[in-house]
Amino acid sequence: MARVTIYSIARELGVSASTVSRAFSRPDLVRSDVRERIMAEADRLGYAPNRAARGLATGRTGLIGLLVPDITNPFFPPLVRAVEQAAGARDVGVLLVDAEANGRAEPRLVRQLAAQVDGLVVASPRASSAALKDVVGGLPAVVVNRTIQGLPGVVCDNTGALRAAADHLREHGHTKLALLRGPADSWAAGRRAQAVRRWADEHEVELVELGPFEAQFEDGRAAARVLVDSGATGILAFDDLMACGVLSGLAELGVHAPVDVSVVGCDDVLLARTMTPALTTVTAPIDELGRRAVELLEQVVAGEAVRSARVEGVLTVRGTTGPAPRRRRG
Amino acid sequence: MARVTIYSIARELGVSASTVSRAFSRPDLVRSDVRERIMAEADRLGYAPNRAARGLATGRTGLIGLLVPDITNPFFPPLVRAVEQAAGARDVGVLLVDAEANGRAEPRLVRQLAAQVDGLVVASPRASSAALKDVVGGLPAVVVNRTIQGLPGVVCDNTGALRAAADHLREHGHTKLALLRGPADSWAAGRRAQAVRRWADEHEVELVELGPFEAQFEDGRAAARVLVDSGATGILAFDDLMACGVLSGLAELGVHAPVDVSVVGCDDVLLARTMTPALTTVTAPIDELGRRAVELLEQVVAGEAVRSARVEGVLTVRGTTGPAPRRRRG
DNA sequence: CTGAAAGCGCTTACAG
DNA sequence: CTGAAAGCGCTTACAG
Repeated sequence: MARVTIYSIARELGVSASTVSRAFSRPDLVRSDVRERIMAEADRLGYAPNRAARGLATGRTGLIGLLVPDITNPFFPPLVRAVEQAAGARDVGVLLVDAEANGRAEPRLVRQLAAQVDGLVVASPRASSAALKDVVGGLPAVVVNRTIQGLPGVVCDNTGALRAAADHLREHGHTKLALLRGPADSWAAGRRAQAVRRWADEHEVELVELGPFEAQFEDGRAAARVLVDSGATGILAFDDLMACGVLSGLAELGVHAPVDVSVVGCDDVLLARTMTPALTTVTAPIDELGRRAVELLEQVVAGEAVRSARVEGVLTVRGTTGPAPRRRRG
Repeated sequence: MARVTIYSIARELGVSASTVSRAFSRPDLVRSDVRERIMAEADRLGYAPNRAARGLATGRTGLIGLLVPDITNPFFPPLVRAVEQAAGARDVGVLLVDAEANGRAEPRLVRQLAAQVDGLVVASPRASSAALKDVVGGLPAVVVNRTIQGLPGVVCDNTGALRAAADHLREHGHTKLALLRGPADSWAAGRRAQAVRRWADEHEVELVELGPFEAQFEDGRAAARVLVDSGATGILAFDDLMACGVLSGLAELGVHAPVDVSVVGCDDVLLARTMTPALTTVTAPIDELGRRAVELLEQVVAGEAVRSARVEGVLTVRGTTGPAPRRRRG
């Protein structure tokens, strides 16, 4: 059977193709009874406007790109879902690209995406600001969990929650804390380290800094040995995966949370809830992060002025933190 | 500055637009020196063919759709990555859609996707075969981890590995096994249950079946109580998430793996490796699954005849299985 | 190997 | 509120 287009519907109904087109793109411009006849006929024939043709005519693709640094990191699936949902509600599709934890590949990936989308959500990029801005060029883009001069963004600020976490540890008698730093090129890692450092300064609490580490389970595991040697009993890990790793490494050395040490993660990914005991961590409003990113992007695409947004993490106390042990090890 | 098209490049170089077009779409048809001049100029101007225009002319979008039932289930991120990588290698983009664990939404989502892609990878769908086939219509599609009459697919067969797991438990002295069944509408769940059931029949081993459960951590947790009451010491869970949940629930009841019970998961997702102790499970070649799906889809799109593919899981013994306890509880 | 021209299926400024 | 027509930027059958 012949492909159904605005022309075939128009002919069938004795109206012009323009009117059929308007019934879909600007329904308010079409008299309601005409519009209804058109919609009924379209429905009957299973018609949907050809996206390529529409795109060619309007210059819009109806697609946004979403670049994530590592889809297998449990932080990102919920973000992807939130972005996808928000985009879907606007009838725009999401072209997903995974940088496979390779920051240097990001500029190339952004460039490829840029040619086929109306806008870009770039989550937690690792590449340099300059490289990123260069490839983004004039394309509408919003950055998630990083601030880049000149690009709108939405970040999760965990400063307050991390300070609360540190307070929580101190109140439980932990007098020596350790910070497991995240990747050197991660903006979030820098911010988190800074928050903890500042807190320690203010409270004159001894803080051991370890890392930088990659945000991987194995890197957390590898940190267990030095951690034990450091004598710190309160541990703030860059993220949940690293917290999970360090707990695993510590368990192997016979050191257990919350009795021997207390461990706090960050993000509150699925993993944090499935561990036994469940992880004390900073809960990030990931859904909101994704939703706000799409809202912002929509505004940028529409040419409106936008303000970067900020959401906040909150401390969630679970099973991996508790009173400091009475005696020091060693 | 004016937008760069095949026309602007053609004018610049004193050739026809057709030739510029061919330099990109059918380079073999253009004399090499001409082609090189065109490419150099395009490069200089940052030109890339307009996808919408190309799509309108060819009827191809250069996009495939990927429908996953639940992106937050840790099985899918690695699959998404594999599909995305294989697609990227063919210069096709991936439009990701998440059904958010709602099987009844799948037909609608497929229908929406269908309008904007050249083909579809449908992963572990929950909707009925009839509904799925109806919405897929004539669109090239390949199904992952489910067989649907008339649609090509690539499945992971875990039969052998699950039998090996059951053997492993029996060899360790477990005389009563429990099977935690997965979702009722999950094809994989049915297959896995069947494999275990058949093994138990053949070996005259007592098998307690529990479920169906949703493939969620909490559902696994909720199963702990009945499991303990059943007296089974060897547990085969539908997937890793459920295994993880049941371990958590059991721990709360003072029952621990591998000393009191042995637990086997399925899939070998990230979670399985980050648990302490690490989970004995069936390792699925997820990357291969994704890669094969894209290969198959490419062939279908090209109009070639294809054969459904099958890959196999293998048993990976880790820390949650061991000798059956000497005395029965209760 | 190259060019002129038609066509892909929409949108939208313009005229009515 | 509706229609005729031009245009979006490619591809490709056809002719040379």
